Amino acid sequence: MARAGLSPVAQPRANDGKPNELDIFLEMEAAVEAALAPLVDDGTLRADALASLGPLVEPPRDPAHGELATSAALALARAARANPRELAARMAMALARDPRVASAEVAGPGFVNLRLAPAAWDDLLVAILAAGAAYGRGAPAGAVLPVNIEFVSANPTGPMHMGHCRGAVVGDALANLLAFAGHEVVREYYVNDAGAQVDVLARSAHHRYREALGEEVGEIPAGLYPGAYLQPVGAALAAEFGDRFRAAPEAEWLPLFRKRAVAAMMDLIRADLQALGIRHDIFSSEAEVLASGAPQAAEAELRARGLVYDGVLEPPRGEPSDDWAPTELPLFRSTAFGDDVDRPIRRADGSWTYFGVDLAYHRAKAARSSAMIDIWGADHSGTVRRIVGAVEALTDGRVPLDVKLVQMVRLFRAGEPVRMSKRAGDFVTLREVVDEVGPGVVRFMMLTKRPEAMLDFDFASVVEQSRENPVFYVQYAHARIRSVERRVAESGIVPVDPPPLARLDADERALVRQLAAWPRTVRMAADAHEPHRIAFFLHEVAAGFHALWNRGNDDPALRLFVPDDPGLLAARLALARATAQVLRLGLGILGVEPAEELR
RNA sequence: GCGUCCGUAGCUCAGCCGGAUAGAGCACCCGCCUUCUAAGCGGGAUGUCGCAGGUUCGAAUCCUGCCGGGCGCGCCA
Repeated sequence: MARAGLSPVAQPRANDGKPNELDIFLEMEAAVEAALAPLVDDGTLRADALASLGPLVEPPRDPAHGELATSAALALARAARANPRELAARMAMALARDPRVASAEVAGPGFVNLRLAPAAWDDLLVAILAAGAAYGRGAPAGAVLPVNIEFVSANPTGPMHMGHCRGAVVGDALANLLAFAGHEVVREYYVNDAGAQVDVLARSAHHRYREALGEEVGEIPAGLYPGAYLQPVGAALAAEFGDRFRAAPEAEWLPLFRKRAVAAMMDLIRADLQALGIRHDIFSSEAEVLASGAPQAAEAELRARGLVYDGVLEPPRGEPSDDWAPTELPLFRSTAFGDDVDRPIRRADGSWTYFGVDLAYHRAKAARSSAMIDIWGADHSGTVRRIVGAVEALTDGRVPLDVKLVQMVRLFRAGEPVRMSKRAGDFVTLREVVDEVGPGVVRFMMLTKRPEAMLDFDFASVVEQSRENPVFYVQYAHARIRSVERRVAESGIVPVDPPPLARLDADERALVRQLAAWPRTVRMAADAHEPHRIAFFLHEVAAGFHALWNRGNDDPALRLFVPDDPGLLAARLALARATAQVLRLGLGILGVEPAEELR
């Protein structure tokens, strides 16, 4: 998969060389594998059985089951033809010799429950603080091509509406997540500036152009975009060209107006994206792909390999239609990749289908990517097979394409469904919502649910209930920590350095263990391409912190800020700082500002 | 009809490359502010994990089939 030597030099990272010692789960997994190594050596266990195992070490749900647990003995018992408990006992003995391990107990049918020495957790906390913003960050993959993530790609026919919002946020957060996990990432936007809808846009702009020239144009004709956002475009065209194209035949102005209107719409869209904190690295033009001859090249390659052939499709299912006639077309053999039927890449008149161009576009992207991710709306689910198949064919499977389908956002306004139709001009723009509730709330809302499930978004209720939005809960935890840091600074007290972490109590150590799961969460979320897991993790960390905080309400001795005990203060401050660090990193991936203060 | 996604507490949802008594928020009940920011915390109550089979030592998680809902099923984009 990696194509060494083809890419720019990878950025060095702060934790270069030793990323794993900050990931206690990876560390303990290595220890588990080491404990199992004798079984591989004596032939009891096949190495591939061990390798095929999923996560070996997990945080147990029940604290009675230790701080870390592994079910490896259960999973491997069959392959090793061993009694799981006996296997677990051998593992436990080996693990107990690890200096970091305080206890390793066999439990239940064959779990091994681990507790680490308090000093091991203390060392980890020190390491977290030393790592700072690098904590949990993946080591760079080295000289490989970037992961390409294409998202938004809204048609350039108007400003962004809420239907685009979810894919935009999920794509951006996923890009942040992958970058944090150590990948080079390219954010790309595919501008559909070649289809019939941009001709409609050009005609709509021409209408506004005549309007700007003072012509009495009346109602916007059906079939044109009625949105007022085209008025400035018409005015700009009038200012630039005067009445030169007012009565000219369409052929004289259409390409020009199309180009100007698309450029104006992309400016609108870029501004909308910026309001959400989103910036793409590359904007690729469908028209340019078309003009470049890339589709012809892709067709030639696929024909040579027998994956494009001339054939006649079955008539469409259902109602017999008048305009259908059996025609021989160049077809991509998508049925070889699990599709229902083969798909035409050109029409009867020889022009390219959307798929024909998209295929060529993905071929070009694949040449500069180690992996590709497309974020699409769920209404495009029917086209996933063909494009995944095409990419597999064109890259011989070397460049994986993951098409993530983002389900619809159903918009409500005070319980009433809001219709969204560009044609009718009545849609809720992204900007309206962002301006009212803020980008952080919008982003967090979009990330607190799996993208493949539908999301109901009640405009009014989000505005009203924003105080109860989970984003505030996380930001509040961060703000509280900042507040204590300010207080310490103002007090002039110098916390003991190094902090005597041994003084942390059991409840405080529970939070350390939560923070220890951060690198694992990043790894797993990145591997699964699921940024929402970060949002849920942050909520858990915030909950852990708030619980500690409130102990101080009942008992002042349990407060973070204990001015008469600089040692204890230092230890608690260290924990709080590490917590704030993790919250900042997580919020950074989600693209949400970590509040310094919340009043 | 076919494909795809969803179906877990009253509501909104986590958990899903199998693991030890199923979790959170909201709503409901009971407590906690002469305040390290109560936008918080503690406690209580709430579930045939859509249904039925199967695989397994073990299934909310994997497989099959149903049921219910969303989206899609053109040489559109």
